Amino acid sequence: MQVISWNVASVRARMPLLKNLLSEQKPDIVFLQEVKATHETFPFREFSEMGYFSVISGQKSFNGVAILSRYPLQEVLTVLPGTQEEIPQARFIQAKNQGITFISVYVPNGNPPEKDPTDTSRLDYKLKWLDHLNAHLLSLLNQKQSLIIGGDFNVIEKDSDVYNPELYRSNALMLPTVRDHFRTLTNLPICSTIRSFSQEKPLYSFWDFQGGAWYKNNGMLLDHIFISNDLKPRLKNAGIFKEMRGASKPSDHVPVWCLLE
DNA sequence: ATGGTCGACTCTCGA
Repeated sequence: MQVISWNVASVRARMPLLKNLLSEQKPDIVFLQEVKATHETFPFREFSEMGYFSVISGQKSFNGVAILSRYPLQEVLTVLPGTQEEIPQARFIQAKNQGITFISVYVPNGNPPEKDPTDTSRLDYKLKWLDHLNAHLLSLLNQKQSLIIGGDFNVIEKDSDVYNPELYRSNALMLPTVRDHFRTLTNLPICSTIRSFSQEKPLYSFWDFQGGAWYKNNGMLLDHIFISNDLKPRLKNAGIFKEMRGASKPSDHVPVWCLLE
């Protein structure tokens, strides 16, 4: 079973590359983030014609996550438990197939708006959102659920995950409080698939559209696929499709993938 | 060409 996770930065803009990816890799499960589409505008039919069921948590213009699957999905959950009362931001979707719970997440970025660098409301929301995610994952794991979660976690976990850590010390991708929240997640009984297998050095999954970041290799590792420890014996390989950052009309993120037998 | 993003959507915002 191959699982891919990709922040596509608009599913409609990325359809040519997505179609290539699906036909070349034939993944079983695909987690998408930043689809920037609603049920009205999401390309359900194109994916269906390629053999995929789609479930989405959609939002106009921003955010939006989805799961594509070769097999029917059950027990779909489109809101992260605990965040129902927030201004709705489509950042979480969960569904089950064959005894495995699949989750696609787009963690809030957390940086303040350019207009008001003192505004911490987005950072507060990010920390609260991560608290809810950690609680939800802990609950699933306590119930002995097999789990595969992928997405854009918007956290630079280690200094070696960014081309120049000193530039990002006060950035919401790297603040100590944010790293603490992410450490709570990585300390769960789960395993990082790409860290276990990828030979890339440095291992990045994101290069900004701005400032020639790709050309200069000014990258970051923001995207991950984690599996619950009970699935570790089945994990055979994992990596990133780095070359897709150099394709025409790329996303600023590349797909990350793992292979389970 | 001496700079340099992109996408969605109303034009400015978010990343």
